[in-house]
Amino acid sequence: MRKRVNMHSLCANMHAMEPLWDDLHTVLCLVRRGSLAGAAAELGVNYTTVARRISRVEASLNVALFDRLRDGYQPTEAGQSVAAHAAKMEQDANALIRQLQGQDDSLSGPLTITAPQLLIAHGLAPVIDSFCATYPEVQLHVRATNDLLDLNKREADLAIRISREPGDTLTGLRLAEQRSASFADATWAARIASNPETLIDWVVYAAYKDVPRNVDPAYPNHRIRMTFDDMVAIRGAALAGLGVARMPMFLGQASGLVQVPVLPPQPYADIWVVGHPDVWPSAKVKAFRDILVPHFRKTKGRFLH
Amino acid sequence: MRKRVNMHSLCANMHAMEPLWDDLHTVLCLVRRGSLAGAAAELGVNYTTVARRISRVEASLNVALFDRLRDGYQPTEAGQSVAAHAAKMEQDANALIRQLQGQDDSLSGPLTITAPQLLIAHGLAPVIDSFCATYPEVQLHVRATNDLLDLNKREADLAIRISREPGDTLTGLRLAEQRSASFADATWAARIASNPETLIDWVVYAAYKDVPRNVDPAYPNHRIRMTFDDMVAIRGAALAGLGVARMPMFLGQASGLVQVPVLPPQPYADIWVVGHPDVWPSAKVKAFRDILVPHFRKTKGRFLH
DNA sequence: GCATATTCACGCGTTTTCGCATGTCCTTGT
DNA sequence: ACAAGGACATGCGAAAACGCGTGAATATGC
Repeated sequence: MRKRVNMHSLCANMHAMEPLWDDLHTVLCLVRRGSLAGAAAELGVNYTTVARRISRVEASLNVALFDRLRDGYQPTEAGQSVAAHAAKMEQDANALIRQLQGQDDSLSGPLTITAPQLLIAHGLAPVIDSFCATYPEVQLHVRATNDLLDLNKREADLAIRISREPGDTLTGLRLAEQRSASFADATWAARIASNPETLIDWVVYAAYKDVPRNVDPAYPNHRIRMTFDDMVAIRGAALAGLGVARMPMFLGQASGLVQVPVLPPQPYADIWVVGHPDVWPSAKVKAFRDILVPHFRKTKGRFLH
Repeated sequence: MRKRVNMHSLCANMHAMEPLWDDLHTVLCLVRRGSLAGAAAELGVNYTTVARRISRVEASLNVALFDRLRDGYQPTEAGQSVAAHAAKMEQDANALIRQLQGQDDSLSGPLTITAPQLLIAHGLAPVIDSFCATYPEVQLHVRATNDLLDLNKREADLAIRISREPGDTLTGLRLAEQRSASFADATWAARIASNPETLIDWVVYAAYKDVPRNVDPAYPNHRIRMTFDDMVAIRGAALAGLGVARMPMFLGQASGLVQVPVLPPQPYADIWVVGHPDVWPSAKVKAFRDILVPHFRKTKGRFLH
């Protein structure tokens, strides 16, 4: 015992101790998040543990990796260098897990999918329900977000996306073609029907900032009433009678809005299911697709008219 | 407390727990070494710890990584896959440490050099002595081996090598040109001098398996008496009077052997000091070079005649 | 054929690590 | 100006990880 302890401390003095890989991971998280608490949350440990690990790795490398500022840990140049290398290590670790996951033929355990909020609410819910009933052993985690999660980083195993193309390196299937049209509440619909030349208030995406192209020339008067950066808000505005909005067919109809003829139906971004090629063949992912794809095949009409 | 434990066990059941990077490292070592004891030695821990970590990572990945055989742990296919990815992670970790090391401007702490045994014994010893005297804070570690250590894997910080070229990606300086000649003990020298046509017994490298080319035609009769795979052994054989050996000038002369004219002096592999470009600029490595290079500049004659 | 050397499995006691609670400093907002 | 919240340091007690010893099974050598 005595001997061992002495050897250990000798080692620490003589050789620059090999840093523990977990500590490098901790450095990476701390650089990313900027605070002990943030890194701790990501790692699932207490923030004091993060602080201790940082001290340990700095001692073993004999380099200051962070400046302790009042408002967080600021990485030094060396700290950023460590984080950069650790990020590469993380890529390999992720690739490893993805690969093992792809060979997993069990129908139990965790499965994470992601989809836009509105698509889950109006069309995906039955799929999720059916999947959970069929595979009760699978712990399904649904991430309802409009953000494009990084499937390389395993933020999700499968993503349902509304886009013109599948991802670059991702495997994918097109679930349904979509079309969009103009929708409004009943009051607006009646007003437009009675007088096509009435001034039409548009509620549009902030990104577009303009009245949709291809509006029917029979309705010549338009203005932008307001812009939003979120489709849920646009739908809410339309439901509140604030104006006319362009939205995909399924959403306008499921929302109780009335389709108005101002904008004729026209192509919209399609619905895709995409996944990382490593994870794609796994049993759980395949099982989900086997419920998802037939369901969309049966209901594809909702997205066209 | 209660709460935390429950959360933890829940996590383990619901999500495939992220494997700890250290455990991946452990898998890598175990695949490389083949036994718990070997991996433990490499990691500097007890072998029971290795066994526990393997169990843990197998549980967290829910995959069998090794077959427990009586004569060691045999990696499964999944285990080899894990090891392959962990090897990539190790490369990044090594690159990181090399890079930090290269920026280290301290003249204390560990420094590892490697050189052929015979070169250390006959020529390098004064350099090492002088370096240790000048920089007592540096813990110099000398690895005397004919194996070419992998500087990418940080098996040494600096290598003195006898070769025709420096390494492919390594930085290097030529310390001295070398020439070789034939050497033998006094008895053989006398016999050859008295009768050039005597049958000459050669002691040669196993790799060559033949009498050296370019022998002087004045000495027509040769045979291979024995072969060795080690220069120390060859020198020993020559000293014991077993025959004539080709060896570099410095070695024959330092060994108390007599140069015989059978093989005229001719070019031999030169002496280089090489290092990884990342580590090359570090203060300790530079300090060693600054003693090493001038020493060889002064004594380069020993290697030519 | 028996002795020796490896190899791994298991249980115990200790060390190390960790989580939590408290205290301090600073920034932010009203 | 003062309260409120976030971020870090520190000390303490519990939990987890570890090292060590013992024992069994197998390969290796004389």
